[in-house]
Amino acid sequence: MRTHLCGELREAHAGSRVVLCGWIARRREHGEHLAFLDLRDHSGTVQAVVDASVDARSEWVVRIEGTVAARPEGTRNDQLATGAVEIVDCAVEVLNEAEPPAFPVDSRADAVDETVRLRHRYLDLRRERMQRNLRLRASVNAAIRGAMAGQGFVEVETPMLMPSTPEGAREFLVPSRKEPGAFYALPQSPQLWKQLLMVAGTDRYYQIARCLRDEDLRADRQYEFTQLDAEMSFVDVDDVLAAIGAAVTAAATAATGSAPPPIERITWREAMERFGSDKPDLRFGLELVELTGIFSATEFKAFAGAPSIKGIRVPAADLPEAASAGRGRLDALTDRAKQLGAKGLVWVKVAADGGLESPVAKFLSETERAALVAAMGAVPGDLLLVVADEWSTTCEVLGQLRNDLARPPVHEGPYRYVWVVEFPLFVGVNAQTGRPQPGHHPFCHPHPDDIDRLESDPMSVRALAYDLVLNGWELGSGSIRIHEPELQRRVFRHLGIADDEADRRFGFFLQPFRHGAPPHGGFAFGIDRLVAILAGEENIREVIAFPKLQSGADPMTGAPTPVADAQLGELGIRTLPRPAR
RNA sequence: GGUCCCGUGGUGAAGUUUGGAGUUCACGCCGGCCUGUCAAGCCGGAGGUCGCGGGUUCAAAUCCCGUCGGGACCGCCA
Repeated sequence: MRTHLCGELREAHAGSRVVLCGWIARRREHGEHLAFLDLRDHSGTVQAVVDASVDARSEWVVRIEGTVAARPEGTRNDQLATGAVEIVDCAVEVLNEAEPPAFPVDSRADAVDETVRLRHRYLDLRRERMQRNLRLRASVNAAIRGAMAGQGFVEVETPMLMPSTPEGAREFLVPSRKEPGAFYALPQSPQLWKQLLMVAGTDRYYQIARCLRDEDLRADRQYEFTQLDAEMSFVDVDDVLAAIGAAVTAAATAATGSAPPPIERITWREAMERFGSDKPDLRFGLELVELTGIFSATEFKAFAGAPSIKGIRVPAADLPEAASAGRGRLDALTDRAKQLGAKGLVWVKVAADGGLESPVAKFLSETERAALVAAMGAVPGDLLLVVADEWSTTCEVLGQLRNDLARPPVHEGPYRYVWVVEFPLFVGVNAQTGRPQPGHHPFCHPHPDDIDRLESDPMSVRALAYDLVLNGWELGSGSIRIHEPELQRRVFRHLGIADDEADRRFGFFLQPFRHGAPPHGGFAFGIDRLVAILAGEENIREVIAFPKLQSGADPMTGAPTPVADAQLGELGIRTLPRPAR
């Protein structure tokens, strides 16, 4: 039907007779016998010169047979890849007419309300930016498949219909027709299946897997998302990180044309200490500075006896606006710190003469003030923010303030991939049971050096668990799993789950482990997030062909929709009236 | 469940603070003119429940209350 793509024509094609197909991107008329048509397909646009009597309007689908000609001197368009040529002597066949589009099918649609874009997603996706994103995503997927297959991973498809499990994210339920009142759940992740595949001797499994979680949507979260899911037998942490790192590197290389630097590695503890976050953004400074020792004997009540005191320096040189914040802005920062859980926020400004300006300056000794300035490396004009609280609160609050004050958009600057390793096995305490809560999931292997402290000092036990972080976005996480039934029982007991309860809740999962489970571990990372960052997008909806709005609705199809009572009846379901508000 | 921002012809915006006739700008659409444009240019035209409902007022896009929709974030996402 066609001989060439619009975007590929160059001066070297001059003289060739070509047949092109595409959409009319633009029409410019110049009198009775001259009009220019910009013909667009996924590869780009090219200009065709036709008689003005040709009726072909915006977004009509046409097939044009014509001759490629070098443009007359002075009419070339350097802005356009095909700007040196045009198609002349054209026969235009209208394959389909089109209603005028709801919005311009070009970059101006970037500013259009997203509901409108999604209602006409087929037009939105026709745009260069969206076609580029779709194709980037396809090349990332292809690179991942190549890298995984090349390392001996076997691609296995796992069920979408599975039993509901109470742990973790809220599930989407699918009613059973054959057993009214019973339900399948859609997978939050293929976690269960991939571990069973290890027991089954698959050795290395991977899947580009759809996962579904019925949790509130965000810029980086959709109900449905896609993960590279992988699991390996007879491996340690380094083996897993190397295998997944190779896939990420291959994907990034395919997307950007050049290999990213080696993925860095940092312990969870260090990430918290230095960046106040378990997903540290390494692209900028403002690292947390340890100050607890400086104020060990302070008279200042807010600092005295605080388990952890840390600060960040907002340098006037890099962030003049933030560093010179007025009283209103500083009050807002203090409110923010309180909202994040801190008891308060101490701000200190370094004056031009080196003196300290702060509501609490008078409570600090001369020694303390000098030590503070020295520790922070502060110079005149800088703003210092100090938090005194429990260690985790101090770190988290300052980490958030650090991001608030200085974090660039996620796609800006260099790509800083980092493994965050040695996550704690337990995080906090369950308010109801008083028992520790698993940081990752209860099947996560404790660090071998720490296992003997499982009962005596559980909160200090590290896990063989790790996250992959890119520019402050958590891409994914994984762990070495517990394959020893006895150790699993120990962990469950510590979580307050008795043996019989564990069998009841996780039996279908634990029983196979009595049949020879190999040591194994794995990882899963979000392809939507990776592609978004590589595409320079702030929002994963831009790299998903047909995403949902924040409400979970799809304005194009109208989903979710009510269904006929008969359809519900077949499933044994009756709906309740919507609760009054 | 919560906080903040937004809603004005098909699209994007201004107008809202300080109430005074659906007013304005750009794009698009329809028609006319135009032989080298390129997000062409010129002329004319059509196109509106100012998200919706209520209230205050002589008068509401504008003020008040409610509600719906969209977005960012918190909670949530083992």
